[in-house]
Amino acid sequence: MAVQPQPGLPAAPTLLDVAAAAGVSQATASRVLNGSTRKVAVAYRDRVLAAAEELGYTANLSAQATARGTSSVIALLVADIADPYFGQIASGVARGADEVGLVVTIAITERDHDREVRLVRTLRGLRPHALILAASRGSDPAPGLLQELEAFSSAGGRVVALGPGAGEARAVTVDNHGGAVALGGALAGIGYRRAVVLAASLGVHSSDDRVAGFTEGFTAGGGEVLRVHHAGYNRESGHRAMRAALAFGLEPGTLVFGVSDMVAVGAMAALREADRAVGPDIAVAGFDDTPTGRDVSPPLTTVHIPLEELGYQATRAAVDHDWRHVAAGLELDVVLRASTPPLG
Amino acid sequence: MAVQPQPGLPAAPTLLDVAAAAGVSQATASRVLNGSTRKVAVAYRDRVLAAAEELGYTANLSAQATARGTSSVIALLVADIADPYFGQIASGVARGADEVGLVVTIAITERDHDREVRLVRTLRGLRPHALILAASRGSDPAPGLLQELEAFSSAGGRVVALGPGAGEARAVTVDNHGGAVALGGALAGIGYRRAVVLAASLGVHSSDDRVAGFTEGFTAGGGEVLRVHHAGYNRESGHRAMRAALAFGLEPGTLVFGVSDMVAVGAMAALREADRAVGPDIAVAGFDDTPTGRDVSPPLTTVHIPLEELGYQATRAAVDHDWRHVAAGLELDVVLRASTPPLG
DNA sequence: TTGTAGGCGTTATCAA
DNA sequence: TTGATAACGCCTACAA
Repeated sequence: MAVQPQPGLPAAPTLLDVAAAAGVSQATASRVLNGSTRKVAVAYRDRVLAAAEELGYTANLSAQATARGTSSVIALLVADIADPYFGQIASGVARGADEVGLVVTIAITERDHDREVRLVRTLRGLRPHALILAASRGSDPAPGLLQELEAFSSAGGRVVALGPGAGEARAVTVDNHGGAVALGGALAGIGYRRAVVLAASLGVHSSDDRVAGFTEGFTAGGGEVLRVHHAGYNRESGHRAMRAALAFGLEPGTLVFGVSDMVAVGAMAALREADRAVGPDIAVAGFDDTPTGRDVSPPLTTVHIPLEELGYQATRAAVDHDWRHVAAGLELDVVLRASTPPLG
Repeated sequence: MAVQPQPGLPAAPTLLDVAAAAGVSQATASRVLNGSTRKVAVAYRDRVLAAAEELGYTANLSAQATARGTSSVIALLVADIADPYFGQIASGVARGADEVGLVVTIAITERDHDREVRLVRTLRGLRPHALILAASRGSDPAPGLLQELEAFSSAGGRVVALGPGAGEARAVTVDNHGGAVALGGALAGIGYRRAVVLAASLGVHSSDDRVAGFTEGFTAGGGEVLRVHHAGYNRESGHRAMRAALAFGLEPGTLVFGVSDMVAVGAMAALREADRAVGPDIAVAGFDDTPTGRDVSPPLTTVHIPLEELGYQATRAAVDHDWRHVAAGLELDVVLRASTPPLG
């Protein structure tokens, strides 16, 4: 379905309109309103400003973009904007963009690879300053996607990937492995000895890193990982994986580590349905530190990720000319809460 | 801080490039790649398509927009994209936009009125098809904002407001009053007789409607609203308002109605801190049906709003030529959960 | 059916 | 400092 253009409506005032109203040339008007270094007589300047104000003039960014050959948009690709995880990232991206006078155009991949390729194609049409990919949680990109990104970056566009970036991309990463090591160590430190892990699919880098890190930290502290169940990254996956884990039988005092807070929350729901008390009976820990984790009860032990900051750093990576990956401000912290009470 | 244009990089292939590569005129290339009704010989058509594919050509949307006088973007203004309430709306907007081949540009007001005006000004520059305002929850708009909107709509742009819209705006609304009446009635029906209301600021329409509706339904069912505390719409406000309410003393069996789930969740936290059991002692109900409400414990009684659908309807309102407000699909449902157990 | 040419709103070069 | 004027990439009568 196509969109109908508005027929017969008065158009927005153009630069020529304000120039005429101010009695100056278009070039002069351009200089005072948009041009960089001001070199216009004060008298003219004021007249132009007044005329613009009067007419409610706003520069046509599309025209500016074609004339300048460079646009003022940053394109952001996320899997699901309703998910607070991506919401916080988007929030940081928007803040960073606003700081440099850029506008954020967003697209939702719904975790569909074909769709993602199609969207990148569309967004390329905007000739954005940069393309920020927060679409996956670090699984390997589709092949078609790489072509699009290559085309984009070889035409002067910048690609920023959240997570391990491929090829030309600047990558803003988070130390999933390290955070998980710390979490595993902390939980072993308060007495846990047996753990079950609920992970996303194999091959999703961030999940793999978290599983490996947790295992490392937990076993180093004297614990043992009994099993790893693979399902997905969301609440429903956690619920499903937890049911599978319960089918094996779970001794009291066992720890369940979900690779994301949503997975952990889903696991908690499944535990309640099975009449297992979260905390005293079965302990649960997550990863991400989503707001929800704070409000479930018992409150969820997790690893804090500064997601908003992550998004902000992504736009820095997008606009800074000389950029180097910063780890500062992106440190992860273990947050121990009541879902993992210290064990005797 | 300004953004540096990329120096000396190869530019993206232009329509002229593919025309040359295909050995046809620019016009022909335009017709097969972008023009509406196809009237191009198959042989030429294929050659153009092949050339475009070969070069990785994507139409420059900015240039298209200036040439056509109409852009392919929809602008969305939200208060806070990290808030799942707005996240879900944005999700629906994105879905609707995608259906009609439009792209969504988003801006965050942070609930700051001056900022909001500034952002509308910037977004106007994109000459978007429509401007969707989901920034407030229906408080009265700033005066400067109305001017901007007026300028935009009189230049042929469409304004869509979520909540009561002012002036030219098409409004997509939700029956806050009716939903709250139903909630109040249902809770009175299961035995509650005394209630305290935690509201946003006076003058915020949606909050006022919910308070009025709840009071109506609750008293009609034989209940009584003891007090209304005004604070805000988020978790922290709910926490604060709840503390204030507790200071008055609260008898067991009292119901607390927060005008949003977040307010209710904040209230639950404050109650726990005061060692009051949520449910058996003090009952809590919210409004919105945020995912979080399902995962707190006890699960939160609330009124379900189809937020994603709301966003979708907003883009329908934005693009449909002949549009009438639809209430279908936007019905609110009372969801009774364990935070309000039936009373004796 | 195809190509030529003028125009969309801005910017930027170059005389004046 | 100001103002013509040629781009920018694309669309679209109009003519061939």
